[in-house]
Amino acid sequence: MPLKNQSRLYTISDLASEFDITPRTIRFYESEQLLEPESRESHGTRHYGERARVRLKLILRGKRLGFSLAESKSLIELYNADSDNTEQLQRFLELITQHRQQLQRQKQDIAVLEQELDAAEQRVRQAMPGSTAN
Amino acid sequence: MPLKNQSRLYTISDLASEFDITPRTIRFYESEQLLEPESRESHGTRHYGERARVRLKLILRGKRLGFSLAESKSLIELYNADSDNTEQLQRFLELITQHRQQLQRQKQDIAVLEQELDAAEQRVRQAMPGSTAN
DNA sequence: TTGCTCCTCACGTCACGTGAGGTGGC
DNA sequence: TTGCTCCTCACGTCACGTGAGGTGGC
Repeated sequence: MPLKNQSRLYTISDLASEFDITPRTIRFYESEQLLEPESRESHGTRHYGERARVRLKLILRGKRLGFSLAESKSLIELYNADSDNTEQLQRFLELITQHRQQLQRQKQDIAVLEQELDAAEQRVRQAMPGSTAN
Repeated sequence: MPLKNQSRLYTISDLASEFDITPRTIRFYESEQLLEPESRESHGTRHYGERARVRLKLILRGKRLGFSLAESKSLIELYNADSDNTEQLQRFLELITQHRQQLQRQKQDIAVLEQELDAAEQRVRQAMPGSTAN
């Protein structure tokens, strides 16, 4: 049976390939105080634990949700701080609503573009000499 | 009855406010060869026509769909080229297929994001003190 | 020794934001 | 004259990309 607190360590490229980003991205997040290695080897090689891995996951999810790194940082700090700061949570809800509207617009854009692509393809096929209509 | 080719002119801030961007953004697109004013006043004030307005609309839609400005530019040029060049048309068809696949992936991404937003909102609402579970 | 991964600068890039300093028409 | 919008530089910002030059362990 696997232990619950196995807590294995990851190299920077372990995490990079797991989340499909570059090591540079992880180092950048570190320089922006969003992330820290559990420990360093003699020469400086970074070793990350489960805690850092989860933070990275949260950062990347924030990115997908359209948050800036600064926003993600304070959101994560909100998670970790067992604050009962209602004001902050309200702001979070507003941000979520905003980003949901963004997604709504994106879906409309995609629908429109797909129709245009259909029409364009038809036009092109008809314009093609020797075309047998697909 | 409104004329079909009314073709009114817009100032830079007309377009900016219509599409909720800044004049600086429009000037930047011009410097990147994506857009051009129909005419200039003596002092340099830009006047845009319907053609420029449509191009701006396409650029912004491309942005929302995740295209770079360079990509949007060549897409628009492809749309406008009424080339009877079979080779070009073939390339066009290939590009359409590519972008259709991209859109497919994007739609999946959006579906996932919406679920994450739902989950995030629920988590926050539950974390809110005095919450009545809405 | 070769090949691989790791490291730290540090400049480059993309898509604008943001003043600074100035002109033109109601 | 004041207020408004327009203009052109040009440096700043955000989130990294991309070498340059070097170290460390199998």
